[in-house]
Amino acid sequence: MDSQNVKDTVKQIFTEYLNAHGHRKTPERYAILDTIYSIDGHFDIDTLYSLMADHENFRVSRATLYNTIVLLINARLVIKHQFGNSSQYEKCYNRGTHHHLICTQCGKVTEFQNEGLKQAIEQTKLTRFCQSHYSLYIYGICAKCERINRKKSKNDTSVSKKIGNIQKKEK
Amino acid sequence: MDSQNVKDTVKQIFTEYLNAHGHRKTPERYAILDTIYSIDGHFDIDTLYSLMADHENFRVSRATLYNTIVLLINARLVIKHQFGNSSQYEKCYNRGTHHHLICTQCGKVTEFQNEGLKQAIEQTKLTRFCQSHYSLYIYGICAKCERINRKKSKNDTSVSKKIGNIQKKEK
DNA sequence: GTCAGTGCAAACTTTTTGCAACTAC
DNA sequence: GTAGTTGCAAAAAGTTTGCACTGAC
Repeated sequence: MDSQNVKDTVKQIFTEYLNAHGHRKTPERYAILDTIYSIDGHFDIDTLYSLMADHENFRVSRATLYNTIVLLINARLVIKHQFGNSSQYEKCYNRGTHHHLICTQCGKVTEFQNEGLKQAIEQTKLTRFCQSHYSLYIYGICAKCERINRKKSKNDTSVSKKIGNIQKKEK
Repeated sequence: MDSQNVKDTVKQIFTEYLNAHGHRKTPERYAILDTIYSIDGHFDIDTLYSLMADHENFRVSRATLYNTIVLLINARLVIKHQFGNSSQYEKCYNRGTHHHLICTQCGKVTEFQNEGLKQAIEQTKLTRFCQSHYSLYIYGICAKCERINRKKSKNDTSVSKKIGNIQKKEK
């Protein structure tokens, strides 16, 4: 399924969702959906806000973004993650379930697929709980930081300051 | 291992960590560690703050709590979760790895153990990434909310308001 | 025409930071 | 004595809310 096809499909799903719940079909809502389905990987509200202002030339307020994203989550078109300081979101229609590797040093998030793992989790028998979806976050050190650390431990005293606050989001 | 024994052990681990990293061994830090290891399950900074003030009769500032908890995370004595609005923490020394069920309706978090799942995740081969720990969050509807929903759909119009904002933290 | 939805700004919550005072070493 | 820690208050960052205006129905 190509990108435009996906966009059309999710638009249709969203329309059905809005109808079913008696919500209005506003241009803002469709513009937000469209922008989100143009983004690869994760994004936060701030990124989405800038993207819409800059590229789509369609300004919506943050309040509307927060409102709309709740609808999209309920319509199963977006999922929410919470790593780092702010909530992260990603489109989820027609995307293989994937897992997340999070570097505890630089904060970088990588995705990986593993069908066996996916099945093991989804087929776990749970009592008194009706599973809808899941998130798996694996924490550790990414290859890049590993390399930095090796270099650091070689000539210890000098470099220690450099790797300080990479994890902080640069503004 | 009984509770006091665990507390002694983690205290020792923490001492070694502080020594190894040239940090001071302040009474605040040990009081925080002790309080955390008296808590079963998850807690947030605010809860910890109140607990220390009320029960331990040892007042520390929130800033110190935030500072200290970073040390405890690095010392592998505490892990951090991010469900809901604020960060949640839990002790992790001598605790079986467990997974989390999160009700998307009421926000309740339940833990469950599953050795097979644990092994499957820990033994996943990862390229260019050195795994240290992981979090698995399974989202869905808990038995209680399931029941509420069934009742709700029976006599639909009347009950809909009641289940509104349970997810909000009551203040 | 009506009321859900939007934009804006203010409020609120959680976390971080700067600085003076304190204390472990 | 000195430098790492603490407490406090202010600031920052993310999210929610109240209200007047707009536009989907």
